[in-house]
Amino acid sequence: MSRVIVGLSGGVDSAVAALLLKEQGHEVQGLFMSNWDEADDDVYCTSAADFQDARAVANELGIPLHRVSFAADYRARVFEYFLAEQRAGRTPNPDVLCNREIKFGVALRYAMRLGADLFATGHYARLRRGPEGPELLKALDRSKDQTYFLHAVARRDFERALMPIGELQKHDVRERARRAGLPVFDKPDSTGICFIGERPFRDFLGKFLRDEPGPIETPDGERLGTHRGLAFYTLGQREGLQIGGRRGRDEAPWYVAIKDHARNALIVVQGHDHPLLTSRALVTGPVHWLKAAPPSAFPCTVKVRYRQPDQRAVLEPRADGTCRIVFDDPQRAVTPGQFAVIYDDERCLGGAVIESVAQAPPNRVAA
RNA sequence: UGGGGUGUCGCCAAGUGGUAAGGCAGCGGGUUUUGAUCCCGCCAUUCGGAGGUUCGAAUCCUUCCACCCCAG
Repeated sequence: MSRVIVGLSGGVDSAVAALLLKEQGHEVQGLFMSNWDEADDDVYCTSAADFQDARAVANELGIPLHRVSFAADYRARVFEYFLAEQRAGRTPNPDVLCNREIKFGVALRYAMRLGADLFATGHYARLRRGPEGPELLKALDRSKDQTYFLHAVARRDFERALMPIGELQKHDVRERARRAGLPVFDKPDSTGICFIGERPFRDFLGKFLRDEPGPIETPDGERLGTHRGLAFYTLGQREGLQIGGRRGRDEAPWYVAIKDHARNALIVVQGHDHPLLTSRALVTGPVHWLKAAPPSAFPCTVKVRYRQPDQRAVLEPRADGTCRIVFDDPQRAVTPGQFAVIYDDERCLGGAVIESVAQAPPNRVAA
């Protein structure tokens, strides 16, 4: 029996996390965070409504609820990174940073200062004590697994973390919430950037980035249109290009294949799996390991984007702490700024930001 | 100006007398704690304009308009 503080978002998952911990006999308290301040009415209302939900859950469970804003921390440790990556023309993943810096960073430490022994969240993932310390495992409900977003959290922070929902299927979570009389049992799953929420992304970005229009071109140089700035697009993207039919071209949609920063040109191709959209290898930044750093190359599986099925690969560590990853099968739209997250079956071994696509060694061909 | 050609949804494009395919784009929704990808749905009472023939035309006729090409 410990004192556990649960990050209560106002959604079902964290509510049931609190419920389970309470049933297990812990002394449970809730912590509601609102980390995005903006003079935007509907956003304000969303956060306010979420707080009402969190409070209703806390009342139903009979637990105290703390409320705090880490907006300044979020701004400094997540959003600034997000904008910097964006300006560099990359595709950042703010939620990876949010988990490391905010939820399992300042929030966890805040909970400790409030006297908690452990900090819990409603993430779909599992933590297990292993010989080398905490191990991060995929959720039993693989379709909801969130280890992709959690891979960057410091291992010592996992030592004080709990994720009870990882043991349940989503429909069981809702069922438990319903049986327990939790009013959020039927609340829709949240989407969009954590704490910022779902919104028209390009319009949102436009509040922070200047337009820098340039040409949209085919690989052979035919101009098809105008983009509003390379930062407003991501590799593999189809929607928003506004390219209609072209005489002599296939009747197929166009996808972003290359951001040519030198020329401020967006290179687009037709066909979901066009060669210019696929690659067999990539190079990362420094790898964050959730295990002892491997001394040599080893086979593993990797996700290059959230919710992608695991891809078989060989990871080659480099002396500077980065690595090269060579895939068995070609990967679509490997995107700098996103994360390559490394797995051994159900265990998440760590991950690293994708720096660039790379040439695969010619002799390493999948069997 | 003379000769030829073309004008069908924002774009590409079927349809040559029987009462407007399809694709792209766009919009809406689903999936989703990252911008996507993917899936579903919506999207021309109207075929450059005006007349005419016909039971009936985008498809035939007349005429006007626009654009393109070749002559010059």
